Amino acid sequence: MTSTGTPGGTGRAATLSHVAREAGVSLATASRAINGSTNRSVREDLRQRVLDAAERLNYSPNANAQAMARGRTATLGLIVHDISDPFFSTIAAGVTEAADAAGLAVTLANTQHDAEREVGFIQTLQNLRARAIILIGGRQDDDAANERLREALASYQERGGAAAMVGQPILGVKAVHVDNRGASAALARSLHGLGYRRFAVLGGPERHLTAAERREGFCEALAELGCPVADDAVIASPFVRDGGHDAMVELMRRALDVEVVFAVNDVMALGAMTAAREAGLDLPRDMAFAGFDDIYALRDVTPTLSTVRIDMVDIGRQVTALALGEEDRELVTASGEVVLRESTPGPQ
Amino acid sequence: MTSTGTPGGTGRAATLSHVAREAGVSLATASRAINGSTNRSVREDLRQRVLDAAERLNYSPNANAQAMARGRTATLGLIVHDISDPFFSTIAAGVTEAADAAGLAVTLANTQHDAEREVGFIQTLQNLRARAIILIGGRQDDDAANERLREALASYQERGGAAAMVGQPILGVKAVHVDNRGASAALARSLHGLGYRRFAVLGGPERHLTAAERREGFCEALAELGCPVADDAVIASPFVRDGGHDAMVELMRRALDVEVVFAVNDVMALGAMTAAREAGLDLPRDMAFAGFDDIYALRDVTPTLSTVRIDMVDIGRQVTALALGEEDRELVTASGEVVLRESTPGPQ
DNA sequence: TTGTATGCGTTATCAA
DNA sequence: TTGATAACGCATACAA
Repeated sequence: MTSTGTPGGTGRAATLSHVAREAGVSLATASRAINGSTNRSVREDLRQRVLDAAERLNYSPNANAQAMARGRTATLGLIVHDISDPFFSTIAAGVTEAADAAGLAVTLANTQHDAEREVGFIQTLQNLRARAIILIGGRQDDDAANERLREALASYQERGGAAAMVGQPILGVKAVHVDNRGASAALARSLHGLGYRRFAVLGGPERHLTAAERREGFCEALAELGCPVADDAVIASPFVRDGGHDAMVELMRRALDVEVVFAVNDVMALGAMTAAREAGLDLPRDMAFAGFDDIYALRDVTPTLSTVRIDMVDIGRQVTALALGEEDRELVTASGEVVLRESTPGPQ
Repeated sequence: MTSTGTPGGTGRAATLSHVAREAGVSLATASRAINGSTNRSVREDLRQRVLDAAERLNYSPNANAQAMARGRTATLGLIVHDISDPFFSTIAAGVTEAADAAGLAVTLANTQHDAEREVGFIQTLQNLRARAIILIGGRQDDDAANERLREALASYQERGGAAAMVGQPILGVKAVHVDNRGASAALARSLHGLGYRRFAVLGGPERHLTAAERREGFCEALAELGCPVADDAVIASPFVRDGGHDAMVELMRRALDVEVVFAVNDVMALGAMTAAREAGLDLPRDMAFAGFDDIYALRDVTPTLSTVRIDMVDIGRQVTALALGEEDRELVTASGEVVLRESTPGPQ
């Protein structure tokens, strides 16, 4: 049997028209047979003929054409600060899992911590007519930048796009917000309960909202316990591993009397521990450490790091559910669980 | 001034036709003005009128429509086994960086180590008419699975798609292949040079080609040095952190006389070190360890881990260059550099 | 340089 | 249940 509608063998893909011709049915019927989405309104034998023809011609539906005709895509946009950071890549795993279950392809945008690129990527995803956009990562206290983001997201949503984020709910979109303040306070109380009294905080960037929430939650709880953290025991630095390392170097330079260091995220804590070791400290004997997030890597460091555990994969799933409207809340608060490990054995 | 062609305010996006009407030019002129790609064949004042109109109407070009009309997309497909694994997420960072530079959006597919899903994602990316597909991750020695993959990729390439991969060049696409064998051999010689004589290998899955290359390169080099690794000192296990952990448990159960353990990747080595510690060993005194990849996390473990350093970000860039045809080689070999750290201080 | 008209591959509306 | 046919939004060959 010779294929009537086969396109030339040199790279031209078979279209639905070719399939229809090959199967001896109309374009409409072929479309219905292959899609069958709403109502199965095509006779079984015809459907089979179409499916066979499609198989023979190695037909691949053109998603762009479908997007045009249907008026919507099956694309989900995911914007992260740094995909190589375990915090983001773990959440991304949750997002891809949920997106997959929903039949959506994930378009990944890596901003490299550049807020302006976030806006640019929203534009790109708007152009792609992504069905939803998910934004991961704490916001900065920067009104101008936030306003631009807000506008971009508003414009996107006005055109029918859905959006959700992980972070502070200040951009006019649904959000999964980690209870940074409460969990950090709980961590502070736990450490205080262990007997620690002299604290330092590697507090991240001044204007980084997540860093601020963790810093403040921690310090306020200690203040309430009558054990305030001295101002010069709070060191600002970037929210990344090297930031933690460098902040620890600065802390040691100040030669304060400190028992335990809280870094506002795990990668910073790990960098800080390394800095402490480089300075000759013996951990956890000479200095206790705690972090936040509970990234996988913590399982294999020594001493194992006390931290606040958040379920990043699940946060990824949840923010996807929000974005896809499978969950109608506007704000989901993710709680953190204090996990005490070897790095905080209690004061010697 | 009232906008002539403005669509209703309720979510309907402005199209190029609206922009053209608003600017008082034809659709074609508007298209040329906004695109200006090939030849700048539109009068400056008109161009400005169009751009202003687009701005006013908050015009967002429909990438799907452009894809239809142009016959190509600006999408790059990226398929990884597990985006939350630092090896993959770091390479992904390189890919997104390069894709960004090339003006391409990255569609991320996370297979969760399921080979069948790789084939499925290739189909999806084919449907999306992705301009190129990048496949990251070592292959299995599984002819049936590889054949299905090969077919899927061949079909994709016949239709004009480009493809490249990181891993063994056995799928008929361009590849960046790490010199696992050579680098592992070099590592073996370095360790031997330190004086180690009693080796064990946490060798990953039997049929995992990358694992096999590293395992064999390591063992063969030692054999050549007259210091063969005993068969029962090579433990098979999954290529992930827990695999390394469990393999180490098994190794210790066998109670062999071992000085140094080579795990075929870093996350396995980290899991193995934790297992050794759980068993009460003091590292590196009681046991030396070495891994492969040099993931970022190694900087902050104790003892710091000896390994083979590969530049994963650059590998991501390179495989993207291959996929986009910016590099016309079929095969790029990425070399690894032996890095000796505290975990291999030499026999006591 | 500008405009007209056609086609890209689907879906969906409307008749039959 | 099936088949014509009109969108969908844009790029471009061709004509002016």
